[in-house]
Amino acid sequence: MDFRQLRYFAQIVESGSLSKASRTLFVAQPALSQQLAKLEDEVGKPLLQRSTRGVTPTESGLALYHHARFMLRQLEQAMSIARQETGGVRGMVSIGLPATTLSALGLPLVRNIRTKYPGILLNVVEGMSGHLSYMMRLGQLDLAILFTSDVASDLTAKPLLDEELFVLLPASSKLVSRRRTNVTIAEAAALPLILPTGTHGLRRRIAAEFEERNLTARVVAEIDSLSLLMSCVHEGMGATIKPISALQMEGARGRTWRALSVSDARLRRRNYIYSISSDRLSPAASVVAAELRDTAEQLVTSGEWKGVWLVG
Amino acid sequence: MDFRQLRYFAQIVESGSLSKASRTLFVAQPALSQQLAKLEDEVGKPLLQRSTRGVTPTESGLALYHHARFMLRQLEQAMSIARQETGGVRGMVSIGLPATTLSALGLPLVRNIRTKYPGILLNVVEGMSGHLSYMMRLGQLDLAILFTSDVASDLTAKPLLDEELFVLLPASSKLVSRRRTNVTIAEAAALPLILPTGTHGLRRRIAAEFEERNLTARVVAEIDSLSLLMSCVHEGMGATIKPISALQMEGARGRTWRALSVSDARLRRRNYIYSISSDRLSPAASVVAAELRDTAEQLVTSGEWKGVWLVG
DNA sequence: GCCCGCTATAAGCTCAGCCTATAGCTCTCC
DNA sequence: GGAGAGCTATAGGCTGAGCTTATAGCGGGC
Repeated sequence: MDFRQLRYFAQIVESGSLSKASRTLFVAQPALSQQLAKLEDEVGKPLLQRSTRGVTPTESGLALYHHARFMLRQLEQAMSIARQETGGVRGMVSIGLPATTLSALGLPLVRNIRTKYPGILLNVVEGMSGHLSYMMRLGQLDLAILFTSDVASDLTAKPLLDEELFVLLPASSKLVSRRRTNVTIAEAAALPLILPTGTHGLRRRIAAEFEERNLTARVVAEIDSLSLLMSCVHEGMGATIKPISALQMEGARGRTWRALSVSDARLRRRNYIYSISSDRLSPAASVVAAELRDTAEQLVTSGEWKGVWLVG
Repeated sequence: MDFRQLRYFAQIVESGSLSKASRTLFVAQPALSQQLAKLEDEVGKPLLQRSTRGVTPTESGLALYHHARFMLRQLEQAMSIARQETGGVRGMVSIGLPATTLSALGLPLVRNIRTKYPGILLNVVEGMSGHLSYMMRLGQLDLAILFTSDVASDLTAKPLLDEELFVLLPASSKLVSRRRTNVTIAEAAALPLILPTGTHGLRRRIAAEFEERNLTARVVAEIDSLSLLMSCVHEGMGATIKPISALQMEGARGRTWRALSVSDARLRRRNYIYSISSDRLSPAASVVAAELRDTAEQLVTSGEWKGVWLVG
């Protein structure tokens, strides 16, 4: 098994045909056939169902496809990881991030801070936004990303970005036609959904939108762990409804996903950078706040953090 | 960049010498030299510091090495993912798992339940053990894995396994000599540590052991997110102290880690499967309890879940 | 029945990746 | 100081993997 084979295989699955994939990859179709046969021989099971109208992945093929996508993404990242960069502010800074936001920028942020400002001791707290807000008010956090601008007088909330909620499912999922880039909320309700339990704000928001239309979510699993939830969705167990940043957690990254907007119920939320008043921020916390904004802007501008728009 | 190159590169880094690596890999040393040169040409930076006494990785090389290890691990998993298996009980079952336990068996468990019993709606809740215990007592969970056998009369706690706490760091970390398989607690205290904040039971346990010996943890980051914490440790930002299952979360899996036992302060904890009394368990919950035990046993027996022993 | 588009196989060509041989370096030991 | 050992890098040659073109065979649409 090799990257070339995985790359060919992934393109074949996405194209639905060796011939089409060969045109996309600029490789002769028999070459794909041979590499595919080699891969199947190695796996010991058919990965594709062949017909004179093209191919569809078997269950094993779909499973491998998702994993192949993940590995190819890791390969892409290997280059930038190999090219590494490496600066002198000191102090302890604590920052609270909700799970999906943490997925999008947690590791890039910590990486940037650790390499640029090794003297900063960064304390990252992952939590639900209600709890982070509470910690912020108690002064337990220097910074946080939260979703309301309703702040106490000694805190400031600066808009960072808006993010839209999407129906998320794996790229080759047959639950929704490949042509579709959006769904109605009724269609969303008909999907097998993997969602957090009812105590989550996101779940409540979704449930409220459904109830407003006499719909109920068709939930096949309730998972209060973003990493596990996304792993499950990625494995084709169902779809979910979240901001696209949920796709950016480790193991979910890459173009194996589809994010379908909900056309008749525009679900979105605004992210704010919370901090104590800037005149009372330590130099270290100021640096981290700036780095947080920079990291977010880079991720948004580069398109790595999708389904969001910078504001402020 | 290819798996062969990554495999050669990883072995070279671990061997500290192309010649040694060539003997391990049964490949002529000039072949390694060529492939390495090709890789470095592709990356555009030196990955190894050469000398007539062998090689050491540069900072970029070390970063790539960790990532290469991860990717090679993913490749190993690709085969088993491609060979998939696939059965009729119905119902909703909720189960609570602490973060590190969820890392070890969360995805395998959900995968097994989804494929074997697609009629079961599984609700997995990730949380701290105190909170899960509370939810269990309220009857909000059917099952949980917890760390004390101190149960209410209508719950049962069956021992599952014991797990030891280790100092965890990346395999090539120079923080501790490669020869070492354990450290004293004083040596652990001298390491740059990435730990959760003080509210975590694990952190309190570590702090207590340190205080008993007039030691303080040298904390370089406090991160209350297992995924982010392990990503940071993986990147070489410091070490941590956790059960080995922390290594099994996505993005941390594979042999890029070292787990050093703390020789003079044997830290361990017992895992119990909590459930409501078995005569009141639904058939679905019984199946999930059995599957939970089976999955854990398989993971432990296969060695995939390390640093633990089955009991009961 | 013909044409199109599909996949699989056959045969041939090219060059990537391996091999052996060897150059050149540093370090250790006598 | 020189010999020997162990290291990495380069040169030249060989082999087979991976590509190509050609084509067989199939099913569906018109």
